[in-house]
Amino acid sequence: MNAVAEKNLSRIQREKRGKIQKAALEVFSEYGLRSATLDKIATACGLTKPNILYYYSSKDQIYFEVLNGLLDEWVAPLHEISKEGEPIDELLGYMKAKLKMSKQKPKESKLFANEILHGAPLMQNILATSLRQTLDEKVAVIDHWVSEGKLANVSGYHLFFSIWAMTQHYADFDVQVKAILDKNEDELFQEAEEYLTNLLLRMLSLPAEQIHSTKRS
Amino acid sequence: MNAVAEKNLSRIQREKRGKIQKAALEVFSEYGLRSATLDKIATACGLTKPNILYYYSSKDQIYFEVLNGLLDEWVAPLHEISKEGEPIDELLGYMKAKLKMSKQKPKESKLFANEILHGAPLMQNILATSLRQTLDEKVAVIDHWVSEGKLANVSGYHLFFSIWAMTQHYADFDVQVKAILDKNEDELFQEAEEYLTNLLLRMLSLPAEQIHSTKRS
DNA sequence: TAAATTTTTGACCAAATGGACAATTTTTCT
DNA sequence: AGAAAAATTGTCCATTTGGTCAAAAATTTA
Repeated sequence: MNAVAEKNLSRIQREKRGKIQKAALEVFSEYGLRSATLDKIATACGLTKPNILYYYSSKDQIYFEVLNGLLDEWVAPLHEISKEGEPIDELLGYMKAKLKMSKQKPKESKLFANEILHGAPLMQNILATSLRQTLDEKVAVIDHWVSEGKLANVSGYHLFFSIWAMTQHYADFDVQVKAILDKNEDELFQEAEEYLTNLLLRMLSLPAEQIHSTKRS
Repeated sequence: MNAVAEKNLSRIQREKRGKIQKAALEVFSEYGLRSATLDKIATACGLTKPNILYYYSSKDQIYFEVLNGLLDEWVAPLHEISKEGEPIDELLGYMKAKLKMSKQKPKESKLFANEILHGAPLMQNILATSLRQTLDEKVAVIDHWVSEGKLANVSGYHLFFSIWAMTQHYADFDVQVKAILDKNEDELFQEAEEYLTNLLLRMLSLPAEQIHSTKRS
């Protein structure tokens, strides 16, 4: 409904809506839906409150649009995992893509985290259908790799949970991380990538002698 | 300041304050500081709004007390890690303690997560001093174990980050986890424990010649 | 350029909410 | 029991805030 409608927008419409969404992301990710005010968003994008409401019918709608606009981007790296690729490389690549997002888009990450933390009232449906379906497919790929003896026997679901948790941690809980480590961001994410690479390698590699096993029930 | 003052409270004071804090935890963890209202807390504990304000001077103060009351409990498992113990057992035990808290105290976990997610305005100081100091000590222990050849060479800090992330994920993002997996909670946490045990064993074990007490499941 | 359309804004409103307070009730103390 | 202290509540208030609206300004169209 939006991708289509967006084509019909004037230059001004596109510009202003873009400004508003950008400012809204800032404000919502810092304050959450409820504590964010239209005035804060207005200030952040240099428009007046009624002007914002000329473009979006309500605060909730802005929030919804921002969240929705992020969703695809957020799930995208998952689609990149290729059945044809080298299993460990594919999964390392996925981890790195997610870690990169944490570094480059912490606000987006926090917005999602906050939404899910509070019960995902606007996304529960999508989580339980779209995301779940995509993940089921990728877990099937992992199961296949495992059964072919190309990967250590791990639960695909929990593997994804742990990759999400560990990579997003550096964005969502950056305050805590930075309170404990004084590193600058480049150093920090460099370390994190090395650590997580090592972790996944150890987690996913088969023991040397077990290179062709399919033993389990 | 509180442990002392609490001794002087009457029975009624203790009862009511307890009720209020319990209700406040419910409400704050679900809604966050700002969206939580005194009326919601009042309803949740069966008191009137002015009555609540007779016991606590403001909404912010209730929030502060609840958060503070949780802090010690939250850091406690860290103190249990003993330099004298078997390294891998100690760390597995820590992970299990944290996972248990996620299962049994998801509201508390979410309250913390929300606070840190939004910049930890009330805890930044404690994070950067108390928590950091405790963690520094435990990381020193890990470094020591590593140097003695009792543990694979990992970054203690990132190890703790990842244990926090992975265990708390099951509480903080339970909506997402449950949207993807239909398991009941017991099953889910059982699986998670097995998965994380395996992960840590692989992550922390030395390549081949080590002798450690692997008490799985 | 003049009319039509779109965009912008100041002023305003109603609901929600944190909190104050005096009056009343309940509990404790002598 | 009666006084004093503690606890409870109904009522009220000020501020915040999402949203409205009519008028004005800017832009587009003919």
